[in-house]
Amino acid sequence: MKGTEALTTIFREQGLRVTPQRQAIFRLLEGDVSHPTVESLFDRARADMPTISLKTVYQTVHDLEALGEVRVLDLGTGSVRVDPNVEDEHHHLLCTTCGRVRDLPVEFDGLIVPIRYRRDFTIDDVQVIFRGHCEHCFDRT
Amino acid sequence: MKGTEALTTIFREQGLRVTPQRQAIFRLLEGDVSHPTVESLFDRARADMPTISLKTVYQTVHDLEALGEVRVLDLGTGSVRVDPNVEDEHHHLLCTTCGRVRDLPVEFDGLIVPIRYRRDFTIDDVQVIFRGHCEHCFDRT
DNA sequence: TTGCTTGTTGACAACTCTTGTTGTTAGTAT
DNA sequence: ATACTAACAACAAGAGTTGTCAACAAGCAA
Repeated sequence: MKGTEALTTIFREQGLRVTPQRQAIFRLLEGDVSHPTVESLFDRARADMPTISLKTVYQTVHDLEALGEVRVLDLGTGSVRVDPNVEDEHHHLLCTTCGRVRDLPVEFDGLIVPIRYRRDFTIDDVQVIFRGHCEHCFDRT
Repeated sequence: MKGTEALTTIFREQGLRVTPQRQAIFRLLEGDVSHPTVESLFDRARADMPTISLKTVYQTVHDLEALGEVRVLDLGTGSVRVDPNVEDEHHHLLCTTCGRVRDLPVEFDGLIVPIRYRRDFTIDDVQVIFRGHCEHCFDRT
């Protein structure tokens, strides 16, 4: 995801307005590697801006997604997660106990679908989710 | 997934009762490769059994899952899908237009996480979702 | 077969996450 | 500064799934 200033320019170019609410969300997401849910973004945004609504956070996240600045992930945890890292291709490691998500660089070249299975299917995207337990949750199981 | 008779035995062994509703669901799932949603199972079950409730279908699916007889998939389509194929390891090809899901045999050996990323993480499961468009939906785009 | 015990059912409400609606506020270009 | 209109907050509603509970029936024993 680009920086707050760059996003401001991009939003204006697209005819989208840059409001304090949106800037707050830009700032929260910048450099965030925790893959936050919309709800948790909302909670953090509310600390500074008590009247911000959940809907606004969803809206802004979707706008960022439409601009390709974030990726919205559904890892099967019940709620959607925001991943501001769109620069590096990566997969995800999900702790099924605490819900923490970690990025996983793509270092393997095995994800190729044999041509006979692709013959009548156009593949746009691959999502790989590793599920397990992180150090913290493994200890206390 | 095992056959209806075998499931009847297994359920009884577990102290679970085998009702006409459950047997109907066993029969619907046997050999089904369409990865149906619970809702669609419900609709089909209702054809023969008009009073069956959605809750009963969910319940039975979860019981089957607990016994390892089906897998419950969340492919990000909004609703959960039931996969009775637990015998062969496979990934999934999802058409993001019509929602059809196809099994994909695992023929590649690339899904190994480098040890430095596994050091403090225990991996239980890998889910790979290929998204794209099936023949039918590609033509009409 | 009969009756008892207990898991299951079906109807309904509640829940979580996300999106639609609406009048009002405020960002942006001129 | 002004007008245009997107975005806002508040609220309600939608979809999918799960909880509650009284009535029921499967399974077991005699």
